[in-house]
Amino acid sequence: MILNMPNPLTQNTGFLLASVAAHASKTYEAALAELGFHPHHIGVLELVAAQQPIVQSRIAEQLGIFKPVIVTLVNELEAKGLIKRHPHPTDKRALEIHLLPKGIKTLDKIRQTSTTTLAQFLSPLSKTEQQQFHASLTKLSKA
Amino acid sequence: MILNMPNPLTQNTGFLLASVAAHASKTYEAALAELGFHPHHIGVLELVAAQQPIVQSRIAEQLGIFKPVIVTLVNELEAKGLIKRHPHPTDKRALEIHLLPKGIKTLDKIRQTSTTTLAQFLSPLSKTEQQQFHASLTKLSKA
DNA sequence: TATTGTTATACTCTATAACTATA
DNA sequence: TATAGTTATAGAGTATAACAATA
Repeated sequence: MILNMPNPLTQNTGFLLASVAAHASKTYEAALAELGFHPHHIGVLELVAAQQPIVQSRIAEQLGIFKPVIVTLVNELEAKGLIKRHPHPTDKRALEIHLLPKGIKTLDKIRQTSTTTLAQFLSPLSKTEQQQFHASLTKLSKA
Repeated sequence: MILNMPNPLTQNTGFLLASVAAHASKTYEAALAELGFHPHHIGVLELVAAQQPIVQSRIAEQLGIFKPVIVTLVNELEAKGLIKRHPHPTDKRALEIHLLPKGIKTLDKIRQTSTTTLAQFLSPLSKTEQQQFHASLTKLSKA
């Protein structure tokens, strides 16, 4: 998976981290693509599931994705019958996003796929190593 | 550093891995940018240092970067006086890339910066944890 | 016919601007 | 004046095509 790079570089922790993460992302994206989704879709779906009803602007804010992208993502998810736009009860500018039953079911399937893909990816590590790896990532993410 | 995502997602190892790697890359790129370089430049410099003289096509192959990009990168590195194109002794189509003294000096400085940046990034982990983290990444990269 | 370096072109992603209708 | 959603536009990064010189 790693390119034919000069040895000092391939042994660098930063380079390894980037390589491993890139490969993990690619694997995850490939698994999602088979279900017809892009990682962005999952971000939106998870956020709607956690905070519904939620207006589009909040989605853009919390995912760090730009508003025009959200419009497209919501269009696509709505076209698939997973979510639905509703007029906001008090603010006539805003649209509330609701998760539909089919969206709940789909999200469940996506989560199963994610879990399976991740387990496979981490399988070279023992259970203990996986826990240590997760703990280290958590520490690094909080720095 | 992590966005305000639904909790189940932020605790996912894959999501953590992507977040941590993205942050590490950003930090590294910022440090490089202060020296006036892009990560691609370093890839080329390291490769030239390890295998000089080397023709451009080999660089493209080994870095997994497309030829037109290599042309630009080599132009820039040559303009800075770090490397130099020479005619290939036998193949009149090809150009050999040589590392100049200034390139050696610059590469040394870049490596120091990388080392410092990485050490800082890994500082939330103990020496033992850093070794385990590196070992886990190595195992995952070989899968 | 294939390959080297190069230029030109296309495509995707990401980011910004601008518009309308509200607030 | 500011904000929500949308459409349109611009830019960076990446990938492909095509070309002249040479193998």
